[in-house]
Amino acid sequence: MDLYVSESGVAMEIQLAEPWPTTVAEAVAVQRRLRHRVRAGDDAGSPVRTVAGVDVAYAADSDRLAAAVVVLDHTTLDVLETSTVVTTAEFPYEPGLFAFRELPTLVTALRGLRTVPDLIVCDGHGLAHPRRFGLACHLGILADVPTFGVAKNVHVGEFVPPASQRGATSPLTVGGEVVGAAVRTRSRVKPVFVSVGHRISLDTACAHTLTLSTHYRLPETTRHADHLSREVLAGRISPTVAG
DNA sequence: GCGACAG
DNA sequence: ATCTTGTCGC
Repeated sequence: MDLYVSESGVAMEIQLAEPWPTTVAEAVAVQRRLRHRVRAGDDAGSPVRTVAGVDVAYAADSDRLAAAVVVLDHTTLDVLETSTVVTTAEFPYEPGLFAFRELPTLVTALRGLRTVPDLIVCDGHGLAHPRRFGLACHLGILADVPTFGVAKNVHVGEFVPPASQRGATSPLTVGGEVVGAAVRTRSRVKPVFVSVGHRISLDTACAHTLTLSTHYRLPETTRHADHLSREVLAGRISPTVAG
């Protein structure tokens, strides 16, 4: 496969907002300003050959955090490339604003990639967010790459539990508006919550979620990234990018 | 005022 | 998110 690789070795030039918000008010303002750039809906004819999973692990007793990006072959689920980095948290965790805590580190790790993934699966929500601009939307806009979110818990919205069989889904709604879907990736196991990030439809995002969740509740992309970020944070694996 | 609140 | 032991099950 002919993956795009620039001469410098840096595949993506992602720019963080300047300056990066430091207060809740500033962060909310940024979300309100960028939310209008989100495009829900599938890109025209672009096959997905590579899928990236991203995740961040936190130290319990310090403000260190490690981000990991794992690129998989969408068909075989083989790991094609990884990028990791360890940094320090600057923004506190606030429900609805955690993108501001994780994105700086996540973007640093993404810049370390030699290839541009066709799709990025995020750990958290996209449109299923108070201002319809969760981490998956934010990252999709900054990287201009199709993204969607797979969260383990609901943040906003209501849903009726989907049928107990794997593959069953039900809408996640806020005041009648569909913002995502509860997806049963394993029979009789708590569903995950899928929502659009950028340049993808909810149906396609749900289909990818099931394709990527072969043996466990969470997609393999998320599992790989979660494991790698913990190993790097623990110092058992060296980060590939300088913090 | 009270409870909820992605990771 | 992270702190934590054993335990039930394939």
